[in-house]
Amino acid sequence: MPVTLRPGQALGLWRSTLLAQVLADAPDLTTRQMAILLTIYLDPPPHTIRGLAAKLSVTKPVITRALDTMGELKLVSRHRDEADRRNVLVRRTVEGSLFVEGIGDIIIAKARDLPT
Amino acid sequence: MPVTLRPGQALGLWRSTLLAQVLADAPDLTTRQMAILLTIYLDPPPHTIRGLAAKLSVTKPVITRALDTMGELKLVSRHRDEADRRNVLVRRTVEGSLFVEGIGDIIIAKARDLPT
DNA sequence: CTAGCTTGATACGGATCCGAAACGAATGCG
DNA sequence: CGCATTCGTTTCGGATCCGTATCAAGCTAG
Repeated sequence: MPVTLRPGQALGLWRSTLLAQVLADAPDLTTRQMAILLTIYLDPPPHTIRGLAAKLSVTKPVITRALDTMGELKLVSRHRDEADRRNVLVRRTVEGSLFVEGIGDIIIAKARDLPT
Repeated sequence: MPVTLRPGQALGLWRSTLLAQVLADAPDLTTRQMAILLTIYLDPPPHTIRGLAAKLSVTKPVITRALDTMGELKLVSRHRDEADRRNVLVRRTVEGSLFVEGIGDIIIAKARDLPT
């Protein structure tokens, strides 16, 4: 069952959710950082720096720096791949899960309140 | 008719739309800039710097600079209020309308393709 | 063992953004 | 007519982000 949206609804939903992020005291993530975070939490593991960079068509330093930032916020964690110690595996955290769930709740709430 | 989304659908939709923005050659607007732009295009005019700042709970320089950036991109335009020449009125442009419509189209398309 | 490749991290220069504060221009009240 | 107030802009110092280029560590084939 596809979800059908009309233009006004779609944009209103988008703005409401953006607005909730701007108003929140929560850390203000970049568009790219948010895309990276959601990829980590929605796509099946494992996640490597190179894989994420390819998936988002950005350079590796972008991923490294985004993980630095989000790691300090405890939204993700890094671990060496013991099988191939060149790789770094990105893992989810409890805090990150709650953060992502919170975003989902916002979208759902805004969608429910959409004007016809 | 409320739009009902389940958590996975909501986050998937959000990520797909973010991803489309990251991948697009289109100008990469900040979260705040995007919120400002959508407010201008979704809320009824007139829009003043002070009004936008209050609506988004940010400082006035943030609005001024965002309008500088988006003005260069021709997404919005500024005009003196002849009634009270202290005010600056922000107006929509043809290019901005097309840009915003494009975002709406992306959201609608992604919503239609949502997995069940 | 070594030469070559892969992976993620770092250095660098440039650009952008932020909030606080100070600023001119315009208004309106006494 | 002054003078305080309002409005948008600019300035300032500090922080962050970007892409390119470079780096060290680890793997692998010969």
